[in-house]
Amino acid sequence: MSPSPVIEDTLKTIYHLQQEAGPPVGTSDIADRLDKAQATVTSTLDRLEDQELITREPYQGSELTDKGRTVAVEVLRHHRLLETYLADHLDYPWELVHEEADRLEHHISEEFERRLAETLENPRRDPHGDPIPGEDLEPPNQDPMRPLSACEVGDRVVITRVSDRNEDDLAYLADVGITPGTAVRIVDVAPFGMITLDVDDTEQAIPEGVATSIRVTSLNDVDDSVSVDHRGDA
Amino acid sequence: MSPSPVIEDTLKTIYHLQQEAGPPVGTSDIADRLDKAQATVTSTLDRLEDQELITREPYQGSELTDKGRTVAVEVLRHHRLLETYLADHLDYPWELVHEEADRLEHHISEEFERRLAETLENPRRDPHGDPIPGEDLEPPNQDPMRPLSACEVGDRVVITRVSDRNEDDLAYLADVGITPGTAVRIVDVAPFGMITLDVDDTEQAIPEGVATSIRVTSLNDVDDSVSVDHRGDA
DNA sequence: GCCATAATTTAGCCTGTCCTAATTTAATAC
DNA sequence: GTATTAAATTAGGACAGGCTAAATTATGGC
Ligand SMILES: [Mn+2]
Ligand SMILES: [Mn+2]
Ligand SMILES: [Mn+2]
Ligand SMILES: [Mn+2]
Repeated sequence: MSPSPVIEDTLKTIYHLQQEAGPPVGTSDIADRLDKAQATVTSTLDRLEDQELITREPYQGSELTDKGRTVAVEVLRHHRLLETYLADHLDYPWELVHEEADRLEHHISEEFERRLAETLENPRRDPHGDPIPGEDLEPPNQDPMRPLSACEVGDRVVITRVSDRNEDDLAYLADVGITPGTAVRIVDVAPFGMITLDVDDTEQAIPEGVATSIRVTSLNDVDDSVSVDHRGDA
Repeated sequence: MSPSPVIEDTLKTIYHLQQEAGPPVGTSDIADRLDKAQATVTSTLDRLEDQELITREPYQGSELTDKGRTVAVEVLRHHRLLETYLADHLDYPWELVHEEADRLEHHISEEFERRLAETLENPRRDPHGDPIPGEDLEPPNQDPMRPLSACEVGDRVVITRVSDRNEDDLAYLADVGITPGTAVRIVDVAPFGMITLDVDDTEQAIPEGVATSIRVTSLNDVDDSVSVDHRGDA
């Protein structure tokens, strides 16, 4: 039996939480992300444990097994290939790809995955700058990243990743040209956290809440998989 | 709530059976097509009736309501747009599009549907020659069609539709060039029903079982929505 | 009209996924 | 150390969707 959407979504959520805070992952954190009742998640975790997709100690939390991690990474690959395809070949606006991919990721075949990857020529990153796992389903390594909110006046950095969660924020960022690969300079950091950037010689102000979900890399340690857009930069 | 895959598949099946034999549609015919136990279908039909998607008389059979028919046609539109897209833009082989579309048809958004239709420039027929319902979700009219198996020696006809059910048959037919739009001439009908055709000046033999699932139109009553391929035809 | 048969429904069961409410456990404060 | 509190599990129930086996109904043959 191939895993159901519920099983896949739960594994994907545990994977993300493990990346953010390390195992073990608490039941209520999973429940919050999935927007489900805690008791619902507990019973799902029971099934995951039966299927040896996670290990678990009562009241302590869960951790993915190798098997569980592979399923999570597979879903992640589907998600990010789909996002990239929707944006590049079906002319989807940036902010709509996440929701569509979140549903379709559970329903495409391996054949479909292969043809997506082939048509896209094995892309390394999705439209938000997130790394796309390879066919081997090895977890992509977390590149060194700083939140934009931690930058100081005068820093010159490259936008590397933007959280794909909030549609409104994404639409705004795309509008002012803040997308992965763009080089920017921090012009000002105001008391309340509002950050002013120089983007293509135009100043753009970003509230702190949005700035924490934007990751940047210093110009001197950009890794080869991030292509840098130098328009408007010196 | 939007209808589940089970609800949509059941409505689609009733729709097809109504086209083939007219209402009311028997429970076991539906069960056969869906490959489910009869009792399973009975309980699904109960839910369909509750939701006013069908009307039903016990022991007599079921019939789609307007509401039910619209849902069925909507799924059919998704299915045929997807098949066309997979074949034209993702380079899917002819015989694999049906299975993939049969799953995805339940999971794409209206946005996705619109972008498919737009990218394909509102196609009228899918790769098997089946008419694609329009945005208005009116049932496509059944064009006059004869099975290839009912043709006689000397007839010149155009292939209009080929059943999308059997992958092996489809692969063979694509291989020998028998696809919708192709003009052929019946060269011979053997005692056991084996039919020999002239396709592009090459003779091809088709067993009767396959021939019954191929629909043709006489050259003089081809309607404008079927494009005729005259290669090799006088 | 009655009987055999086939189609259909009913009965009873299971699993997965959801919920709320009650209980238990772990962690923290004092 | 004990009390408080937050997190997690358990209890109990709903519903969709699946099954087999038993009962029921309709129908065609005679
Ligand atoms: Mn895959
Ligand atoms: Mn993304
Ligand atoms: Mn639609
Ligand atoms: Mn088709």
